[in-house]
Amino acid sequence: MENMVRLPDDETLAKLSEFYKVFGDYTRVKLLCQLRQGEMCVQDIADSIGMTQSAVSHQLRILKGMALVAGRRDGKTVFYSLADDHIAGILDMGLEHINE
Amino acid sequence: MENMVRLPDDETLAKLSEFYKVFGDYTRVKLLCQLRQGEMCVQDIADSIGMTQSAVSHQLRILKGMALVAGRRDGKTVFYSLADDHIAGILDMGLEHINE
DNA sequence: TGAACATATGAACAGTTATTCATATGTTCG
DNA sequence: CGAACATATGAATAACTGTTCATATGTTCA
Repeated sequence: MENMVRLPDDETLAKLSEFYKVFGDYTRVKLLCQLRQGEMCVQDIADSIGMTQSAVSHQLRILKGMALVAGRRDGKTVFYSLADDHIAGILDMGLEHINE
Repeated sequence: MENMVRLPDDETLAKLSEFYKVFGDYTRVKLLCQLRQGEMCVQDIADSIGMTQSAVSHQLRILKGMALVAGRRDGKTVFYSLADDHIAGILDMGLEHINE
């Protein structure tokens, strides 16, 4: 009874790695940290992290697909924010680790 | 005062993304989950997750470099294990997320 | 409706990365 | 020492991924 955790099945492992892969990119993690400070529209995100609108939009699509961010349309502009508090928690665990 | 968290600097963001990148690969996350159940030598890991000794060794090098696993030599064989409990915690957060 | 604006998307290219194969290093034991 | 075994490593290749450029979609307002 010293360890009850079984090796997850292949599908779960695949999903898990896909999930972490999203955090494993400089641009996306910067984007997530930026959104952590509050919702922002695409162009403002692009300006604040120094990327083109297109690149940001492509990445937001990935983040949205993985349910890490949510979009809210208001007229012409779409405001993005972190999907839930969980995400901020995961960013924190990572930051903790790299600070020893 | 509604949000005290500042955007981490570029170097921190780079480290953070590199850290998560390690979890963002099917093979490595499988390897980490396997090691979670206890220390194992390279060949046994390779057999249990269906990879060549060489591929596993290459990946272990990456994991070791990021301080996610630690190696302990005992004669000819080297036993690897998770570097600390932190790692298991990060795996758990990911598993929680993908299970909604 | 049409012009102006914000965002999304498709294709292509460049850079990155995981695996394989061959081989080197390190360890034990006769 | 030398054979046998376990692990590590270098080079090459195939597959993947992020950005760019061009353009499409969607929205507002005159």
